[in-house]
Amino acid sequence: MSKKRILYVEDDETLAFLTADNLEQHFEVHHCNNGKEAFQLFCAESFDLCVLDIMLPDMDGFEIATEIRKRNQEIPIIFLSAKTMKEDRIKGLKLGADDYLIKPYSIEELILKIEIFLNRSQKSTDNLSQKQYTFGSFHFEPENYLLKKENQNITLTEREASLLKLFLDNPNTVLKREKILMALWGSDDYFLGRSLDVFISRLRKIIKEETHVRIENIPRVGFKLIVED
Amino acid sequence: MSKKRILYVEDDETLAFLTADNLEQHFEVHHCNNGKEAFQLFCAESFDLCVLDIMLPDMDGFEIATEIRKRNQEIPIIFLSAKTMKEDRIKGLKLGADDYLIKPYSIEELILKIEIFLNRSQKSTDNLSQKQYTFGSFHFEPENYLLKKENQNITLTEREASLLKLFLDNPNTVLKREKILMALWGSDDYFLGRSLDVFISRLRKIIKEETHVRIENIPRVGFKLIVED
DNA sequence: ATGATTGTTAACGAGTTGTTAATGGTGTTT
DNA sequence: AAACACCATTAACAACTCGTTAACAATCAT
Repeated sequence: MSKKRILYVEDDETLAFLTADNLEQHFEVHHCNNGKEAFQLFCAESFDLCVLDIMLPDMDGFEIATEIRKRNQEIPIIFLSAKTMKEDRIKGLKLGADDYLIKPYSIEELILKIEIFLNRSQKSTDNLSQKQYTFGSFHFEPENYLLKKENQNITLTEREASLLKLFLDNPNTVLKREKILMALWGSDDYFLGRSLDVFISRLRKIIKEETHVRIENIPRVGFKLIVED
Repeated sequence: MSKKRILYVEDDETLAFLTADNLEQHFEVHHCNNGKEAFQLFCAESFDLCVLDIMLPDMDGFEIATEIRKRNQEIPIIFLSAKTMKEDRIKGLKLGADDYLIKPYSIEELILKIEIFLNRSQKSTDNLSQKQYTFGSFHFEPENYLLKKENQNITLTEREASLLKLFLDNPNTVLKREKILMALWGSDDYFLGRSLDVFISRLRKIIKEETHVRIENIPRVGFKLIVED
Protein backbone atom coordinates (compact mmCIF):
# COMPACT_ATOMS: atom_id res chain seq x y z
CA MET A 1 0.00 0.00 0.00
CA SER A 2 1.30 3.43 -0.92
CA LYS A 3 2.10 5.97 1.74
CA LYS A 4 -0.77 8.04 3.05
CA ARG A 5 -0.69 11.76 2.29
CA ILE A 6 -0.52 14.09 5.29
CA LEU A 7 -1.04 17.85 5.19
CA TYR A 8 1.12 19.34 7.92
CA VAL A 9 0.88 23.03 8.85
CA GLU A 10 3.40 24.54 11.25
CA ASP A 11 5.13 27.93 11.18
CA ASP A 12 8.02 27.17 13.52
CA GLU A 13 10.58 26.11 10.94
CA THR A 14 12.83 24.22 13.31
CA LEU A 15 10.03 22.17 14.82
CA ALA A 16 8.50 21.63 11.41
CA PHE A 17 11.73 20.30 10.01
CA LEU A 18 12.17 17.83 12.84
CA THR A 19 8.58 16.66 12.80
CA ALA A 20 8.29 16.38 9.04
CA ASP A 21 11.52 14.46 8.91
CA ASN A 22 10.19 11.90 11.36
CA LEU A 23 6.77 11.64 9.83
CA GLU A 24 8.26 11.03 6.42
CA GLN A 25 9.44 7.62 7.48
CA HIS A 26 5.78 6.62 7.67
CA PHE A 27 3.80 8.99 5.48
CA GLU A 28 4.03 11.27 2.50
CA VAL A 29 4.22 14.65 4.24
CA HIS A 30 3.32 17.97 2.66
CA HIS A 31 4.37 20.87 4.83
CA CYS A 32 3.12 24.48 4.78
CA ASN A 33 4.18 27.27 7.09
CA ASN A 34 1.09 29.41 6.80
CA GLY A 35 -2.64 28.94 6.75
CA LYS A 36 -3.50 30.47 3.38
CA GLU A 37 -1.06 28.32 1.52
CA ALA A 38 -2.20 25.26 3.46
CA PHE A 39 -5.81 25.81 2.57
CA GLN A 40 -4.99 26.34 -1.08
CA LEU A 41 -2.98 23.15 -1.11
CA PHE A 42 -5.85 21.32 0.56
CA CYS A 43 -8.20 22.48 -2.17
CA ALA A 44 -5.80 21.69 -4.99
CA GLU A 45 -4.70 18.22 -3.95
CA SER A 46 -6.14 15.44 -1.88
CA PHE A 47 -4.93 14.24 1.48
CA ASP A 48 -5.71 11.47 3.90
CA LEU A 49 -5.23 13.43 7.13
CA CYS A 50 -4.39 16.96 8.37
CA VAL A 51 -2.09 17.97 11.21
CA LEU A 52 -2.61 21.64 12.07
CA ASP A 53 -0.79 23.96 14.41
CA ILE A 54 -3.18 26.42 16.08
CA MET A 55 -1.02 29.54 16.22
CA LEU A 56 -0.16 30.69 12.74
CA PRO A 57 0.66 34.13 11.31
CA ASP A 58 -2.31 34.68 9.01
CA MET A 59 -5.12 32.14 9.21
CA ASP A 60 -5.05 30.16 12.46
CA GLY A 61 -5.55 26.41 12.78
CA PHE A 62 -9.15 26.77 13.87
CA GLU A 63 -10.00 28.75 10.76
CA ILE A 64 -8.27 26.25 8.50
CA ALA A 65 -10.18 23.44 10.16
CA THR A 66 -13.45 25.29 9.74
CA GLU A 67 -12.83 25.78 6.03
CA ILE A 68 -11.68 22.22 5.57
CA ARG A 69 -14.78 20.88 7.31
CA LYS A 70 -17.01 22.90 5.02
CA ARG A 71 -15.59 20.93 2.14
CA ASN A 72 -14.86 17.58 3.71
CA GLN A 73 -16.46 16.07 6.81
CA GLU A 74 -14.52 12.85 6.62
CA ILE A 75 -10.86 13.73 6.69
CA PRO A 76 -9.30 13.35 10.15
CA ILE A 77 -7.85 16.53 11.64
CA ILE A 78 -5.34 16.61 14.49
CA PHE A 79 -4.47 19.90 16.22
CA LEU A 80 -1.10 20.73 17.70
CA SER A 81 -0.80 23.52 20.19
CA ALA A 82 1.09 25.03 23.07
CA LYS A 83 -2.19 26.03 24.61
CA THR A 84 -3.09 23.75 27.43
CA MET A 85 -6.39 25.41 28.06
CA LYS A 86 -9.37 23.17 28.24
CA GLU A 87 -11.50 25.68 26.34
CA ASP A 88 -9.17 25.52 23.38
CA ARG A 89 -9.15 21.77 23.28
CA ILE A 90 -12.92 21.72 23.41
CA LYS A 91 -13.21 24.42 20.78
CA GLY A 92 -11.00 22.36 18.51
CA LEU A 93 -13.00 19.20 19.00
CA LYS A 94 -16.27 21.03 18.43
CA LEU A 95 -14.99 22.42 15.15
CA GLY A 96 -14.75 18.84 14.00
CA ALA A 97 -11.19 18.02 14.86
CA ASP A 98 -10.47 14.47 15.90
CA ASP A 99 -7.69 15.00 18.39
CA TYR A 100 -5.55 17.59 20.05
CA LEU A 101 -1.91 17.18 21.02
CA ILE A 102 -0.23 19.52 23.47
CA LYS A 103 3.25 20.80 22.68
CA PRO A 104 5.77 19.57 23.43
CA TYR A 105 4.34 16.35 22.05
CA SER A 106 6.26 13.17 21.46
CA ILE A 107 6.78 12.28 17.84
CA GLU A 108 6.01 8.67 18.59
CA GLU A 109 2.65 9.60 20.05
CA LEU A 110 1.83 11.79 17.07
CA ILE A 111 2.64 8.97 14.69
CA LEU A 112 0.48 6.53 16.65
CA LYS A 113 -2.44 8.96 16.69
CA ILE A 114 -2.14 9.55 12.97
CA GLU A 115 -2.15 5.83 12.35
CA ILE A 116 -5.21 5.32 14.54
CA PHE A 117 -7.24 7.83 12.57
CA LEU A 118 -5.99 6.63 9.22
CA ASN A 119 -6.97 3.07 10.10
CA ARG A 120 -10.39 4.05 11.36
CA SER A 121 -11.26 6.10 8.31
CA GLN A 122 -9.83 3.46 6.02
CA LYS A 123 -11.98 0.72 7.49
CA SER A 124 -15.23 2.55 7.04
CA THR A 125 -14.60 2.76 3.32
CA ASP A 126 -12.76 -0.54 3.06
CA ASN A 127 -15.56 -2.77 4.28
CA LEU A 128 -17.92 -1.46 1.67
CA SER A 129 -15.78 -2.78 -1.14
CA GLN A 130 -16.30 -6.48 -0.59
CA LYS A 131 -14.74 -8.02 -3.62
CA GLN A 132 -16.98 -9.56 -6.17
CA TYR A 133 -16.86 -10.44 -9.81
CA THR A 134 -19.46 -10.82 -12.49
CA PHE A 135 -18.75 -12.77 -15.66
CA GLY A 136 -21.16 -14.31 -18.08
CA SER A 137 -24.23 -15.24 -16.07
CA PHE A 138 -22.12 -15.88 -12.98
CA HIS A 139 -21.55 -13.83 -9.89
CA PHE A 140 -18.57 -14.76 -7.75
CA GLU A 141 -17.75 -13.80 -4.14
CA PRO A 142 -14.26 -15.12 -3.48
CA GLU A 143 -14.33 -14.33 0.26
CA ASN A 144 -17.38 -16.52 0.64
CA TYR A 145 -16.28 -19.21 -1.80
CA LEU A 146 -19.63 -18.61 -3.41
CA LEU A 147 -20.41 -18.84 -7.09
CA LYS A 148 -23.96 -17.85 -8.02
CA LYS A 149 -25.57 -18.69 -11.31
CA GLU A 150 -29.09 -17.42 -11.70
CA ASN A 151 -30.84 -19.04 -8.75
CA GLN A 152 -28.22 -21.71 -8.19
CA ASN A 153 -25.57 -21.37 -5.50
CA ILE A 154 -22.36 -23.34 -5.77
CA THR A 155 -19.91 -23.42 -2.89
CA LEU A 156 -16.43 -23.80 -4.29
CA THR A 157 -13.54 -25.41 -2.48
CA GLU A 158 -10.59 -23.36 -1.31
CA ARG A 159 -8.41 -24.13 -4.32
CA GLU A 160 -11.19 -23.84 -6.87
CA ALA A 161 -12.03 -20.42 -5.50
CA SER A 162 -8.50 -19.11 -5.50
CA LEU A 163 -7.83 -20.39 -8.98
CA LEU A 164 -11.00 -18.78 -10.29
CA LYS A 165 -10.11 -15.53 -8.55
CA LEU A 166 -6.68 -15.56 -10.11
CA PHE A 167 -8.22 -15.93 -13.56
CA LEU A 168 -10.78 -13.21 -12.96
CA ASP A 169 -8.07 -10.84 -11.79
CA ASN A 170 -6.29 -11.48 -15.08
CA PRO A 171 -8.92 -12.05 -17.72
CA ASN A 172 -7.89 -12.51 -21.35
CA THR A 173 -4.32 -12.81 -20.20
CA VAL A 174 -2.00 -15.76 -20.45
CA LEU A 175 -1.08 -17.05 -17.01
CA LYS A 176 2.00 -19.22 -17.09
CA ARG A 177 1.77 -22.57 -15.40
CA GLU A 178 4.67 -21.71 -13.19
CA LYS A 179 3.08 -18.43 -12.16
CA ILE A 180 -0.20 -20.07 -11.21
CA LEU A 181 1.57 -22.77 -9.27
CA MET A 182 3.66 -20.29 -7.35
CA ALA A 183 0.64 -18.11 -6.65
CA LEU A 184 -1.59 -20.91 -5.37
CA TRP A 185 0.71 -23.63 -4.12
CA GLY A 186 3.90 -21.69 -3.47
CA SER A 187 5.96 -24.21 -5.38
CA ASP A 188 6.21 -25.82 -8.73
CA ASP A 189 6.77 -29.46 -9.59
CA TYR A 190 5.42 -32.08 -11.95
CA PHE A 191 2.70 -33.43 -9.64
CA LEU A 192 1.40 -30.02 -8.62
CA GLY A 193 1.24 -29.26 -12.32
CA ARG A 194 -1.02 -32.28 -12.80
CA SER A 195 -3.10 -31.13 -9.87
CA LEU A 196 -3.53 -27.78 -11.58
CA ASP A 197 -4.76 -29.60 -14.68
CA VAL A 198 -7.36 -31.34 -12.58
CA PHE A 199 -8.63 -28.05 -11.19
CA ILE A 200 -8.71 -26.49 -14.64
CA SER A 201 -10.83 -29.39 -15.74
CA ARG A 202 -13.19 -28.91 -12.79
CA LEU A 203 -13.60 -25.19 -13.47
CA ARG A 204 -14.29 -25.91 -17.11
CA LYS A 205 -17.00 -28.33 -16.14
CA ILE A 206 -18.63 -25.68 -13.95
CA ILE A 207 -18.62 -23.00 -16.66
CA LYS A 208 -19.19 -25.27 -19.62
CA GLU A 209 -22.66 -23.96 -20.56
CA GLU A 210 -21.37 -20.38 -20.77
CA THR A 211 -20.82 -19.56 -24.41
CA HIS A 212 -18.75 -16.43 -23.84
CA VAL A 213 -16.46 -17.68 -21.09
CA ARG A 214 -13.88 -20.41 -21.41
CA ILE A 215 -10.42 -21.44 -20.31
CA GLU A 216 -7.96 -21.93 -23.13
CA ASN A 217 -4.70 -23.79 -22.98
CA ILE A 218 -1.52 -22.41 -24.49
CA PRO A 219 0.56 -25.57 -24.86
CA ARG A 220 3.80 -25.62 -22.84
CA VAL A 221 3.02 -22.16 -21.49
CA GLY A 222 -0.15 -21.93 -19.46
CA PHE A 223 -3.81 -20.96 -19.56
CA LYS A 224 -5.95 -18.01 -20.46
CA LEU A 225 -9.46 -17.18 -19.24
CA ILE A 226 -11.36 -15.78 -22.17
CA VAL A 227 -14.29 -13.52 -21.43
CA GLU A 228 -15.94 -12.12 -24.55
CA ASP A 229 -17.72 -8.74 -24.48
CA MET B 1 -31.33 6.49 16.67
CA SER B 2 -31.12 4.70 19.99
CA LYS B 3 -28.44 5.63 22.52
CA LYS B 4 -25.05 4.10 22.04
CA ARG B 5 -23.90 1.63 24.65
CA ILE B 6 -20.76 2.56 26.58
CA LEU B 7 -18.82 0.23 28.86
CA TYR B 8 -17.32 2.38 31.59
CA VAL B 9 -14.82 0.93 34.05
CA GLU B 10 -13.75 3.03 37.06
CA ASP B 11 -13.14 1.97 40.64
CA ASP B 12 -13.37 5.39 42.29
CA GLU B 13 -17.05 5.38 43.20
CA THR B 14 -17.44 9.12 43.61
CA LEU B 15 -15.82 9.95 40.29
CA ALA B 16 -17.69 7.11 38.61
CA PHE B 17 -21.02 8.37 39.88
CA LEU B 18 -20.38 11.89 38.61
CA THR B 19 -19.04 10.78 35.25
CA ALA B 20 -21.70 8.16 34.64
CA ASP B 21 -24.39 10.63 35.54
CA ASN B 22 -23.12 13.07 32.95
CA LEU B 23 -22.52 10.50 30.25
CA GLU B 24 -26.01 9.16 30.66
CA GLN B 25 -27.46 12.27 29.16
CA HIS B 26 -25.87 11.20 25.90
CA PHE B 27 -25.30 7.47 26.06
CA GLU B 28 -26.47 4.26 27.64
CA VAL B 29 -23.75 3.76 30.25
CA HIS B 30 -22.86 0.45 31.86
CA HIS B 31 -20.51 0.92 34.75
CA CYS B 32 -18.22 -1.63 36.41
CA ASN B 33 -15.82 -0.98 39.25
CA ASN B 34 -13.42 -3.81 38.57
CA GLY B 35 -11.71 -5.39 35.61
CA LYS B 36 -12.95 -8.96 35.86
CA GLU B 37 -16.56 -7.98 35.95
CA ALA B 38 -16.00 -5.52 33.10
CA PHE B 39 -14.48 -8.16 30.88
CA GLN B 40 -17.27 -10.61 31.62
CA LEU B 41 -19.82 -7.96 30.79
CA PHE B 42 -17.97 -7.18 27.58
CA CYS B 43 -18.15 -10.83 26.56
CA ALA B 44 -21.79 -11.25 27.50
CA GLU B 45 -23.24 -8.14 25.94
CA SER B 46 -22.26 -5.85 23.16
CA PHE B 47 -21.11 -2.27 23.34
CA ASP B 48 -20.24 0.54 20.98
CA LEU B 49 -17.29 1.96 22.90
CA CYS B 50 -15.21 1.34 26.04
CA VAL B 51 -13.92 3.89 28.55
CA LEU B 52 -11.33 2.28 30.81
CA ASP B 53 -9.55 3.54 33.87
CA ILE B 54 -5.98 2.25 34.00
CA MET B 55 -5.54 1.71 37.74
CA LEU B 56 -7.95 -0.94 38.94
CA PRO B 57 -7.83 -3.40 41.84
CA ASP B 58 -7.62 -6.72 39.98
CA MET B 59 -7.17 -6.56 36.20
CA ASP B 60 -5.82 -3.21 35.07
CA GLY B 61 -7.08 -1.19 32.12
CA PHE B 62 -4.24 -2.31 29.88
CA GLU B 63 -5.07 -5.96 30.49
CA ILE B 64 -8.75 -5.40 29.81
CA ALA B 65 -7.89 -3.63 26.57
CA THR B 66 -5.61 -6.48 25.52
CA GLU B 67 -8.33 -9.07 26.05
CA ILE B 68 -10.94 -6.91 24.36
CA ARG B 69 -8.71 -6.40 21.34
CA LYS B 70 -8.23 -10.16 20.99
CA ARG B 71 -11.95 -10.48 20.50
CA ASN B 72 -12.81 -7.25 18.77
CA GLN B 73 -10.48 -5.05 16.73
CA GLU B 74 -13.11 -2.51 15.89
CA ILE B 75 -14.55 -1.16 19.11
CA PRO B 76 -13.06 2.19 20.14
CA ILE B 77 -11.27 2.24 23.49
CA ILE B 78 -10.52 5.38 25.50
CA PHE B 79 -8.22 5.22 28.51
CA LEU B 80 -8.56 7.41 31.56
CA SER B 81 -5.65 7.81 33.91
CA ALA B 82 -3.93 9.94 36.47
CA LYS B 83 -0.64 8.92 34.94
CA THR B 84 0.78 11.68 32.85
CA MET B 85 3.73 9.69 31.69
CA LYS B 86 4.37 9.64 28.00
CA GLU B 87 5.33 5.96 28.15
CA ASP B 88 1.93 5.04 29.50
CA ARG B 89 0.10 6.98 26.86
CA ILE B 90 2.16 5.31 24.17
CA LYS B 91 1.70 1.88 25.73
CA GLY B 92 -2.04 2.43 25.69
CA LEU B 93 -2.11 3.53 22.09
CA LYS B 94 0.05 0.61 21.02
CA LEU B 95 -2.31 -1.84 22.70
CA GLY B 96 -4.90 -0.61 20.30
CA ALA B 97 -6.55 2.12 22.33
CA ASP B 98 -7.84 5.10 20.41
CA ASP B 99 -7.29 7.85 22.91
CA TYR B 100 -6.00 8.64 26.36
CA LEU B 101 -7.43 11.26 28.71
CA ILE B 102 -5.47 12.52 31.69
CA LYS B 103 -7.31 12.94 34.99
CA PRO B 104 -8.68 15.32 35.96
CA TYR B 105 -10.40 15.40 32.59
CA SER B 106 -13.27 17.59 31.65
CA ILE B 107 -16.56 15.78 31.19
CA GLU B 108 -17.30 17.87 28.16
CA GLU B 109 -14.06 16.82 26.53
CA LEU B 110 -14.71 13.18 27.31
CA ILE B 111 -18.14 13.40 25.75
CA LEU B 112 -16.74 15.06 22.64
CA LYS B 113 -14.06 12.41 22.30
CA ILE B 114 -16.58 9.63 22.70
CA GLU B 115 -18.75 11.18 20.02
CA ILE B 116 -15.82 11.53 17.64
CA PHE B 117 -14.99 7.84 17.88
CA LEU B 118 -18.60 6.74 17.73
CA ASN B 119 -19.08 8.73 14.54
CA ARG B 120 -15.91 7.44 12.96
CA SER B 121 -16.77 3.82 13.62
CA GLN B 122 -20.51 4.19 13.20
CA LYS B 123 -20.74 2.31 9.96
CA SER B 124 -18.96 -0.76 11.13
CA THR B 125 -20.44 -1.12 14.62
CA ASP B 126 -23.92 0.21 14.09
CA ASN B 127 -25.62 -3.11 13.76
CA LEU B 128 -23.52 -4.87 16.37
CA SER B 129 -25.35 -3.31 19.27
CA GLN B 130 -28.56 -4.71 17.99
CA LYS B 131 -30.26 -6.59 20.77
CA GLN B 132 -32.46 -9.07 19.02
CA TYR B 133 -32.57 -11.10 15.87
CA THR B 134 -35.22 -12.89 13.91
CA PHE B 135 -34.34 -15.68 11.54
CA GLY B 136 -36.51 -18.42 10.16
CA SER B 137 -39.17 -19.07 12.76
CA PHE B 138 -36.76 -18.14 15.56
CA HIS B 139 -36.42 -15.04 17.65
CA PHE B 140 -33.14 -14.63 19.51
CA GLU B 141 -32.26 -12.35 22.44
CA PRO B 142 -28.51 -12.68 22.93
CA GLU B 143 -28.46 -10.75 26.20
CA ASN B 144 -30.78 -13.30 27.77
CA TYR B 145 -29.36 -16.35 26.00
CA LEU B 146 -32.93 -16.85 24.96
CA LEU B 147 -34.01 -18.47 21.74
CA LYS B 148 -37.74 -18.49 21.08
CA LYS B 149 -39.43 -20.71 18.53
CA GLU B 150 -43.14 -20.27 18.24
CA ASN B 151 -44.28 -21.00 21.79
CA GLN B 152 -41.14 -22.84 22.77
CA ASN B 153 -38.36 -21.18 24.76
CA ILE B 154 -34.83 -22.54 24.64
CA THR B 155 -32.19 -21.18 26.99
CA LEU B 156 -28.81 -21.37 25.35
CA THR B 157 -25.54 -21.54 27.22
CA GLU B 158 -23.14 -18.62 27.11
CA ARG B 159 -20.99 -20.06 24.35
CA GLU B 160 -23.90 -21.25 22.27
CA ALA B 161 -25.39 -17.79 22.48
CA SER B 162 -22.24 -15.92 21.53
CA LEU B 163 -21.54 -18.25 18.64
CA LEU B 164 -25.08 -17.85 17.34
CA LYS B 165 -24.82 -14.08 17.73
CA LEU B 166 -21.56 -14.04 15.79
CA PHE B 167 -23.22 -15.95 12.96
CA LEU B 168 -26.27 -13.72 12.94
CA ASP B 169 -24.07 -10.64 12.79
CA ASN B 170 -22.44 -12.14 9.70
CA PRO B 171 -25.04 -14.13 7.82
CA ASN B 172 -24.17 -15.69 4.47
CA THR B 173 -20.53 -14.91 5.10
CA VAL B 174 -17.68 -17.30 5.62
CA LEU B 175 -16.29 -16.96 9.14
CA LYS B 176 -12.84 -18.44 9.33
CA ARG B 177 -12.19 -20.89 12.14
CA GLU B 178 -9.41 -18.75 13.45
CA LYS B 179 -11.59 -15.64 13.48
CA ILE B 180 -14.37 -17.37 15.38
CA LEU B 181 -11.91 -18.74 17.90
CA MET B 182 -10.30 -15.37 18.48
CA ALA B 183 -13.67 -13.66 18.80
CA LEU B 184 -15.12 -16.14 21.27
CA TRP B 185 -12.19 -17.68 23.08
CA GLY B 186 -9.46 -15.11 22.54
CA SER B 187 -7.04 -17.77 21.36
CA ASP B 188 -6.68 -20.47 18.79
CA ASP B 189 -5.43 -24.02 19.25
CA TYR B 190 -6.37 -27.53 18.22
CA PHE B 191 -8.57 -28.34 21.21
CA LEU B 192 -10.49 -25.09 21.10
CA GLY B 193 -11.05 -25.87 17.45
CA ARG B 194 -12.63 -29.20 18.43
CA SER B 195 -14.70 -27.40 21.03
CA LEU B 196 -15.96 -25.12 18.29
CA ASP B 197 -16.98 -28.18 16.28
CA VAL B 198 -18.99 -29.42 19.24
CA PHE B 199 -20.85 -26.12 19.50
CA ILE B 200 -21.50 -26.05 15.77
CA SER B 201 -23.00 -29.48 16.12
CA ARG B 202 -25.25 -28.32 18.99
CA LEU B 203 -26.46 -25.27 17.08
CA ARG B 204 -27.21 -27.44 14.07
CA LYS B 205 -29.28 -29.77 16.21
CA ILE B 206 -31.25 -26.80 17.52
CA ILE B 207 -32.00 -25.36 14.07
CA LYS B 208 -32.30 -28.62 12.21
CA GLU B 209 -36.00 -28.39 11.42
CA GLU B 210 -35.57 -24.99 9.80
CA THR B 211 -35.46 -25.52 6.07
CA HIS B 212 -34.08 -22.10 5.18
CA VAL B 213 -31.40 -21.79 7.82
CA ARG B 214 -28.33 -23.95 8.07
CA ILE B 215 -24.66 -23.88 8.94
CA GLU B 216 -22.38 -24.93 6.12
CA ASN B 217 -18.78 -25.99 6.47
CA ILE B 218 -16.03 -24.89 4.11
CA PRO B 219 -13.38 -27.51 4.78
CA ARG B 220 -10.10 -26.16 6.14
CA VAL B 221 -11.53 -22.65 6.18
CA GLY B 222 -14.53 -22.17 8.42
CA PHE B 223 -18.31 -22.01 8.55
CA LYS B 224 -21.08 -20.04 6.95
CA LEU B 225 -24.57 -19.44 8.31
CA ILE B 226 -26.90 -19.57 5.37
CA VAL B 227 -30.21 -17.77 5.73
CA GLU B 228 -32.41 -18.01 2.67
CA ASP B 229 -35.36 -15.68 2.28
C1' DA C 1 5.33 -41.30 -35.87
C1' DT C 2 6.66 -40.73 -31.31
C1' DG C 3 7.49 -38.66 -27.02
C1' DA C 4 5.78 -34.89 -24.27
C1' DT C 5 1.97 -32.34 -22.69
C1' DT C 6 -2.79 -31.80 -21.53
C1' DG C 7 -7.83 -33.44 -20.58
C1' DT C 8 -10.67 -36.18 -17.92
C1' DT C 9 -12.34 -39.41 -14.69
C1' DA C 10 -11.70 -42.34 -10.90
C1' DA C 11 -9.60 -43.88 -6.64
C1' DC C 12 -7.01 -43.02 -2.58
C1' DG C 13 -5.73 -41.48 1.86
C1' DA C 14 -4.53 -37.86 5.11
C1' DG C 15 -6.53 -34.69 7.51
C1' DT C 16 -10.79 -32.49 8.90
C1' DT C 17 -15.29 -32.48 10.65
C1' DG C 18 -19.67 -34.52 12.92
C1' DT C 19 -21.42 -36.52 16.83
C1' DT C 20 -21.95 -38.56 21.22
C1' DA C 21 -20.14 -39.66 25.49
C1' DA C 22 -16.91 -39.07 29.32
C1' DT C 23 -14.40 -35.86 32.21
C1' DG C 24 -13.50 -32.27 35.23
C1' DG C 25 -14.22 -27.84 37.11
C1' DT C 26 -17.35 -24.53 39.35
C1' DG C 27 -20.97 -23.08 41.81
C1' DT C 28 -25.27 -24.35 44.35
C1' DT C 29 -28.28 -26.97 47.23
C1' DT C 30 -29.15 -29.95 50.90
C1' DA D 1 -19.31 -31.20 53.61
C1' DA D 2 -21.42 -34.19 50.47
C1' DA D 3 -24.41 -34.50 46.66
C1' DC D 4 -26.08 -32.37 42.80
C1' DA D 5 -26.49 -29.62 38.61
C1' DC D 6 -24.50 -27.34 34.89
C1' DC D 7 -21.43 -26.51 31.25
C1' DA D 8 -17.10 -26.19 28.67
C1' DT D 9 -13.64 -29.15 27.37
C1' DT D 10 -11.54 -33.42 26.00
C1' DA D 11 -11.81 -38.02 24.19
C1' DA D 12 -13.15 -41.42 21.04
C1' DC D 13 -14.74 -42.95 16.96
C1' DA D 14 -17.40 -42.50 12.72
C1' DA D 15 -18.06 -40.14 8.44
C1' DC D 16 -16.70 -37.22 5.11
C1' DT D 17 -14.06 -34.07 2.04
C1' DC D 18 -10.58 -32.32 -0.76
C1' DG D 19 -6.33 -32.29 -2.92
C1' DT D 20 -3.47 -35.42 -4.79
C1' DT D 21 -2.09 -39.23 -7.54
C1' DA D 22 -3.01 -42.68 -10.97
C1' DA D 23 -4.52 -44.26 -15.24
C1' DC D 24 -5.69 -43.71 -19.71
C1' DA D 25 -7.19 -40.92 -23.69
C1' DA D 26 -6.57 -36.93 -26.60
C1' DT D 27 -3.74 -33.45 -28.43
C1' DC D 28 0.47 -31.20 -29.63
C1' DA D 29 5.39 -30.59 -31.28
C1' DT D 30 8.99 -31.98 -34.04
